[in-house]
Order: sequence, then structure tokens, then C-alpha cells
Amino acid sequence: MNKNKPKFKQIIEAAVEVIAENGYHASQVSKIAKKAGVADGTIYLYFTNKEDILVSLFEEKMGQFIDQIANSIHKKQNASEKLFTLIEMHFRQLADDHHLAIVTQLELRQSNKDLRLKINNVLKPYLAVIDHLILEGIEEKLFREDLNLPLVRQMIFGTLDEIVTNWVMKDQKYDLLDQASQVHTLLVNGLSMK
Amino acid sequence: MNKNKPKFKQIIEAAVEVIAENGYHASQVSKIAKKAGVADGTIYLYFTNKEDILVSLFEEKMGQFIDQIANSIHKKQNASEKLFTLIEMHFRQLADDHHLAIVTQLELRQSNKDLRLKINNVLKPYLAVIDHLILEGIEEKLFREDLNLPLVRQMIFGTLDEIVTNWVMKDQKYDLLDQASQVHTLLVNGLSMK
Amino acid sequence: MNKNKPKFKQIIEAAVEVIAENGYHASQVSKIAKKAGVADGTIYLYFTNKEDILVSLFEEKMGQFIDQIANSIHKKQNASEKLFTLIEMHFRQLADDHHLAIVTQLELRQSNKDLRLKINNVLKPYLAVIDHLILEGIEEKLFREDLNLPLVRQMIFGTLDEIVTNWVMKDQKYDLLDQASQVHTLLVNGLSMK
Amino acid sequence: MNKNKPKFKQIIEAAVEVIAENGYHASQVSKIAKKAGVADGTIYLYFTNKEDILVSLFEEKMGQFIDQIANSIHKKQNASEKLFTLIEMHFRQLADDHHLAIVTQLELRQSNKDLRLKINNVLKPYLAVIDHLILEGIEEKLFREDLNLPLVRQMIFGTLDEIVTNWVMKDQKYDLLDQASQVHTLLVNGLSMK
DNA sequence: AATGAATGAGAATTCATTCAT
DNA sequence: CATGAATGAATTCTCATTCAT
Repeated sequence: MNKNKPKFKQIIEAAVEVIAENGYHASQVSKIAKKAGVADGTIYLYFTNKEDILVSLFEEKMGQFIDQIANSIHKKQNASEKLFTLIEMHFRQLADDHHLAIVTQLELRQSNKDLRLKINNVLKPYLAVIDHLILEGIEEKLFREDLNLPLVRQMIFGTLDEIVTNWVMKDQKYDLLDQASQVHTLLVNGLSMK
Repeated sequence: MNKNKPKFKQIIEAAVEVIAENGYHASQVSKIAKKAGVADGTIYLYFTNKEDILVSLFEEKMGQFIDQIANSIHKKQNASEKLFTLIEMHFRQLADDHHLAIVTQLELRQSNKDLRLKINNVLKPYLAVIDHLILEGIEEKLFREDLNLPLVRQMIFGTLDEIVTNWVMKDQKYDLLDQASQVHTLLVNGLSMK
Repeated sequence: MNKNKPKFKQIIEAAVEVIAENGYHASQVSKIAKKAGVADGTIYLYFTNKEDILVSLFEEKMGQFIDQIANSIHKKQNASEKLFTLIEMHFRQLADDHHLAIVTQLELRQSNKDLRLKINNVLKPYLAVIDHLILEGIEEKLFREDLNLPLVRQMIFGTLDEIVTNWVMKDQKYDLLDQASQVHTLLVNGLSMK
Repeated sequence: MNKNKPKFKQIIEAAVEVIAENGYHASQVSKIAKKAGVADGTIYLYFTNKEDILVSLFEEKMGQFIDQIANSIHKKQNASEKLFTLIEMHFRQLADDHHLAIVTQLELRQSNKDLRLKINNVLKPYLAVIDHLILEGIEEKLFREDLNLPLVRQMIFGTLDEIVTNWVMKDQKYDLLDQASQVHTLLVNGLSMK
């Protein structure tokens, strides 16, 4: 299968770099091929078209991203700790890979509706992890039982995503991880006084 | 000034419709001109280029959007009510204008970095309204005093934006306004049991 | 008749300035109108189209140019002196009007074949003056009698034109008139030793 | 290197034909591509843009033109014979290629200042050949020693150019080469009686 | 006579994808 | 498997000219 051949990953890594450096619209297939050290035509032996490179990039990177988070969460005792770990891992992984952060937060969003639907599919396992975490919190009586699951998921994901995007747009100048604890508190306790 | 001439608004309305119906990338200037009932060249008497149509569209629509919210909030007594009103008005205005919702949540995000920076500028007054509301809540001792202002702002905006985007991507099938109350509770009280 | 109305000349003067300053292709009708202090539409009350402005400009300016030369020559005694005067006047008039020199030597040549044919027509009286001068020289036995009239005319005009064009392309940095005497000698005596 | 690939010359030949037949402004890239039997995009594998086609055309054709003249001159004994050969070769080459004559004398002059400066650069070696010839004539005591080199060069080139242009504008109806001898006499002996 | 808002035709260039070698 | 030369569809913007006022 193509996915395990070295050139597959080679092309994906090249795509991340090229997109991070040049932006989505200036990232021609020929530029990615050059950076990957292959001929233009070779790209099409591993990917059906340009969109497939981007979807595969997202699958590959998000797969690892989600696995890392799922693994780390697994070890934690309760929903609150799990949420903290999820936030921390979400931030840490993007803070550790600046190119990837630019690509996922800014560049890939310039894709058309079709591609964005496929990207959403890739995100589903992550959203499932969040859902699971919320349900666990409810069972543990840490979270309120009347929580609207999709809404809470959207709040959590929307908050994290917006925070990371702001950080990327500010050129990643401050330390994203410093914010994990406060974000955790905000999500768990909201804005209210105790 | 061009902005007050009828054709300026006429072209913007046409642009919203065309983009909502055809998608960002399939919205040629000639299509917008045709829908607006003017010649292609007339577009360029009112806008410097295609990007300027989109920025102006966003300025025009978001200006009204923000004014409406600011006005409604103004009448409310405390920060909690104001936040509720902000959520409700945010949802209501997009729910009332399906085309606009599609354009702002999906299509305009496909624009390049340059345009997105301009769009962010247009959003600043809205973010200022949110900031103001948070500070008021803190003064009223409704909200915790240790709140990190940018972070809270990002949570609120990120949450609302993600919820609206999900609703648009689900083809606006359910009633967005029904969620306002629950979102308000979530933001104010977080996930915790009382 | 339009030609004697003040706006006719006003527009032509504006055209010379605009073309000299902006170049042929960047000289839109609207720019000429603005410089002339009239509305775009007004141009079309005095000229049938843009080409007509340029032809009229050339007619107007070349008419004066040729009249000046013809008058000056008339006073001279023999063909050699007349040729010298023609050269001197040709150079002087262009050296005295830098804008006109740029327009006639560089910018107007970028026009299409049609316009150039019309411009050639305007030049015919000048070429007739040259022809006349040559014939006079032959009659006076100053010039050889076996001269091929069109060829000599082309040599004289081609030489003067090339010299002026080189001077304009070198940004009119040196004194064109200084060359008149040498050019006269060259044309009369050729390259040979006496 | 692209310049030696067959398609490079193929496209240039097509450009000469298309421009000669349709005129400079009606010579779209797609027309040239069609005549050359390649796709529009292929043009841009060999030329950076449309202007580059024209500059390359001129370089290619003038390069040969000048080489031919330089070679022919080289064999001649004295400056007078060399000048005659230069005139004859100048005329012959343009008379032998009607399309090229139209393109160089009429169409390419409609280009903008930028392109014309580049074209002038291509002409420099030709002007150097002329300069060399004049200096040789002076050394041989055939030509006067007080000749102003740039001025003489401009007279020679201006004369030849004007004669060829007149011939092209008269639709190349008469035999250009017939004039070589008379032009030579004119340049060498001027207008004077012996 | 004068205005100037409106018109709409027209063309260079890019780049994802193919396929003969 | 790999190559890379060739393809060709697709779109913004300019500006000479008109005509209702």
C-alpha cells in the first residue's frame, strides 16, 4: 500500500513545509514535488490529485495528534484531569510544530467547502474523544448531568481552536502552554464567582 | 462618497447572494455584476478590485451586526443579561439571514491571509464589545476577578463561532436560537456541578 | 469651426503634456480631459475619437513646425544655406519644446499602422520643402544633377530624425543645435576627403 | 538551454508570421501558439512573457542579420567597399524576408519604451560595426579625419532605416537593392558636385 | 455646450494533470 | 516506478465611447 512507502511521507512533509512557507495558494504541486525531491508526475503515483495531498496530510498529522492525546488521556484518573491533559496536549503538539500549526490553523482553512468537509471527517475521532470525556465527567458527577453534548463539544473545540489561531496569527510570540491551566479553569468553572 | 450611493449596496447584496449560492471560488466578478444588474466595469467604479468587494461586504454587514448587538446590550442591566443578549443577537442575526451566515462562516474564510487580516480588523469592534462586557461583569462581582481578558474573549467568540459554523455546515436544519440559553449557562457556569 | 475654439487647443496642449509625462500607453482620454480641465465627454465634441486627438496634435504642431522652417528658408540665398537653416530650425524647434520632442520622436511612434499613415500625410509638406530645396540645389549647380530625389530626401530626413531621436533617448542631455553645422557638412560633402 | 530547442525557434518563426500578417496589436499569444502548433501554455515554457517573445525574436533575427553583415564586410579590402557591402547586405536581408521587414520596420516600433530600450541594446553590435568601419575609413584616408563618429553613425543608420521603412510602407513594390549603389555614393560623396 | 456615470469587449497567464519515454 | 514536457481552460480589470441630464 502506498501509504507506507517512504515517498508518501516524504511528499507530505514537503507539503507541510511548502504550505507553511508559501501559503496555501502559492503552494503549487510542482513546488511540493521539488521540495520532496521527486518529479511532478510522481506525486500522482501516490495521490489521486492535489486535494488528496492535503486530505492525506491532515489525516496523517491529525491521526498522530489524536493518538497522542487519546493515549495521554487514557492514563488520567478523572474527567477534569483528562480535560486538562487534552488541552495541554492540544496546545503542546501545535506549539512543538510551528509549520503544522500554520498549516492547520490558517492555510488549510482556505480550502473549498468540499475539502473542508473531508477535513471535518478527519476531526471526528477527536470530537469523539471530547464527547467521551464529557460523558465520563457526567458519570463521575464532576460535570452537570444536563449538559448538551454537541454544544459542550463545540464550546471546548471552538475555544481551543480560537486560542490556537490567535496565537498563530500573533506569530506564535507567546507561550501557548502557559494558557492551558487557565483555559481548563474557564471551561470547568465558567465565568462565575465560586 | 461612493458608500452611500445605491449601487454600492446593490453590488454588495448581489455579492452576498452570488457567494452564498455558488461558493467563494465560483463567484466571478461578472456573475456579481449580472446579479446586481450592472455592467462589469461599473463594479470598478465602486470598488477598487474584487477583494475590495469582499472586504466592503464584511464591513457593511458586520458594522450593522455589531451595532445591533451593541445597541441591544446597552439596554440590559448586568453583565450576565448582556452576555445572554449578545449570544442571542449573534445567533439571531445569522439565523435571520441564511445567505449571510453561509458567506461569513464558510465562504469568506477561504480568502487569503491578506483578506483575512482585513476581516479581522473589521471584527475588532465586536471583540471590544465582548471585552467591555467581561470587565463590567468583573466590576459587578458577577464574574471572577482573576479572568484573563483575551482568553475569555477567545473562549466566548470561539464558542459562538464554532456553534454557528456547525449549524451552517448542518445546513441550518435546527433552530440556532434554541441554543442561546444553554450556551449562556455554559459560558457563565462552565461544566461543573454547582 | 472647432479648430479655432479655445478648447480645441486647450485639449491638444493637455495631450502633449500628458503623453510626454506618462507615455503613450498610459495616456487615457480621461487623463487628458482632466489636465485640460474639461469633462471626458467634452473631448468628443471637438475630436471624433482618441486617434483624432493625436492626429490633430501632430497636424497642429507640425503645421507650425513646417511653417517656421519654410519661412526661414525662404529668406536664404542658396540651397546650401537653405539646407543649413532647415537643419538648424528642425533641431531648434524640438530643442525648444522638450515635451513635443518626446511626443513626436518616441511616444507617437507607438501608434498603430493606421495612425502612422496619417502622421506621414502630415509630414508630406515637410518632405516637399526638402524636395524643393534639393531641386533648387541642382539648378544652382551646387548639388549633383544625377541625384535621386526620393533617396536624397530620405537620407536627409532619416539622418535628422535619427539624430533627434538619439538626443531624446539620451534624455536631451547635450546641445542638439551644436550639431547642425557638422550635419550640414556631412550631408553636403559626405564622408570623403575633398 | 531553451534557446537551442526546436520549439524556441518554432515559436519565434510563428511570431514573425503572425505579427507581419496581423499587426503588432492584433497578435495575441494564443494566435502565435496556434500558428506554432503548440498550446498556449507551452509558450511560457520558453519565454517568460509576451514581451520576451518579441525581444527574443529581435535578438535571434538581428543576431543573424548582424553576423551576416559582419562576415561579408570582413572580406572586403577598404572602408568604401565595406560600406557598400553593409548597405547591400542590410537591404538584401530585409528584401529577402518580407515578413521580417514588416516586423522590424513597422510593427516592433509600436512597442513601449521598455521594449524599445531592449531592442536598442540588441542593435548595439550593429552600430559598433558601423563605427569600426568609419574609423577604418579615416585610417585609410578615404574618409575625412574630422568626422564626428556618433553623428556619422546616426547619418548612416538613419538613412538606411528611413529608406527601408519607406520601401516597406510602399508595400515593398520596388527593388530595394537597386538603390544600394546610389545610397553608397550619397553617403560617401554627399550632395555636392565633384 | 457640457457633463460624467455607465458601459462591455477583450487578452495574458497560471498550474493541476497527463502520458510517452 | 519515475520522469517532466506539454497541455488548455478559465478570469480579472481597463478604458474608449455614449447619452441622459
